[in-house]
Amino acid sequence: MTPEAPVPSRPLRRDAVENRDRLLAAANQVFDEQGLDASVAEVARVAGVGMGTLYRRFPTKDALIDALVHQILDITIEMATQAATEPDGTGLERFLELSSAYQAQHPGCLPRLWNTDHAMVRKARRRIADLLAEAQHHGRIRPDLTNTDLTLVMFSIRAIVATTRMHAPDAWRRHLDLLIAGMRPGPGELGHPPLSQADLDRILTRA
Amino acid sequence: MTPEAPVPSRPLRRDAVENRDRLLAAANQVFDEQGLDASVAEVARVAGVGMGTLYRRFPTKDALIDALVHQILDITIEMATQAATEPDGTGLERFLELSSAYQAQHPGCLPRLWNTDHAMVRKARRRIADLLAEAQHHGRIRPDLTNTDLTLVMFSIRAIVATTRMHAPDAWRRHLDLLIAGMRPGPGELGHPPLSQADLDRILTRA
DNA sequence: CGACAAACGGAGCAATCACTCCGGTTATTT
DNA sequence: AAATAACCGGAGTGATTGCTCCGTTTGTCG
Repeated sequence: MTPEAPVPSRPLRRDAVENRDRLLAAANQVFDEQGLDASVAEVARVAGVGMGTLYRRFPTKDALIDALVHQILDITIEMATQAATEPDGTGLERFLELSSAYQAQHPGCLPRLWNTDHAMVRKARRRIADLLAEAQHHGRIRPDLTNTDLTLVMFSIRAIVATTRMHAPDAWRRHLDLLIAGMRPGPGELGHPPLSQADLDRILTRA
Repeated sequence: MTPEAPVPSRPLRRDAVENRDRLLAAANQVFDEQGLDASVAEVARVAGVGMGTLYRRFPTKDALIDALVHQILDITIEMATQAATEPDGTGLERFLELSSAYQAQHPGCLPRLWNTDHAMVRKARRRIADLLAEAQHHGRIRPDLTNTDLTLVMFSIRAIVATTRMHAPDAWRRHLDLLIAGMRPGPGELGHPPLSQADLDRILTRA
């Protein structure tokens, strides 16, 4: 786990912080366009800095990606917080729409979204659990749906976004319609048991 | 498009066909265990043959993967055909369960399943469309569901299988329950329009 | 201003990978 | 059995990648 450079003993120099911002912006652009397999040299080129500068700020390629994921999770958590203010238990649906739309515009590091920075993922999942409880309390979502089910729902949306965004950037909306229709209260229960929290933790911490 | 070696002018020698089978089996095993990024050298090592033998039979790594995908699609189409004999329009659900279970045991080339060998993919999707029509005719599936929706459903299952199979090999069953619940006839229609066939074709032919 | 720690760029390194080449071997055919 | 065409193994090639090293430049502070 190397979320970023170690704790700085002194504040960064002015040119250093500017180059760091440039690197993050360039990484977002390059990974969005070419995927995570894009080379770090390309990121440095787009940022207009040398390799040494990149690696002094982010000791490894993974650390750079982690920083981007951190940004996305930060905004995702913010979206969940804001969605909690929606009335009548509609917050969960609102959140799924907001976060999916955001992901569709930042597809670069989608493959790592829920498999990195576990502390923030836990925080996000806690907020989502609250949204789920509220929605179930209002009878909008079936009572047997669990928080692990919702994580699989977000895996599912992530995959649809990643697969379709180039040629049909809104296709995920239809798929989300379908998923939410399945989440509504229905005649019976879902036929199979949900994923246990322990199993999901193992999946999230190494995939 | 290089599905395999060019048309053989003469039948293969006995040792050649055996080595070809060994290579396919080894490729399945290696890609299942290590993913598609595994090296071809590793495949040759497990198969017990040299690199030259591998490349004479499969002119490129992609051709080798295509051959594996071809096998999977072959069995998938067979499953769809067999599911069509199920009564009362339950064939679609049966097919989704069968094909998902099969994919869970051959996860190696899942990333390429629906993006390679377009002729067979079209054939498979045609069979699935028949299953959908039959299910809708019996009132088991909502009338506004389209064949493109089903393709997204299979993308979704593919992603869940790929993500969870290591630590929870049956997690996809719960997710499929949820998807099918959403596919059942409901009060209203899905809120957004389905993916057009043309857009889906573009997605399938380059992703 | 002057000095120094910090930051800079980019050539170079080691590892990996898909793929080729070729001298020796073997199945097949007459 | 002898001829031959097909087949075999695996060292070698060229390209790419993540990452390091180091001589030079620059922001910061007394």
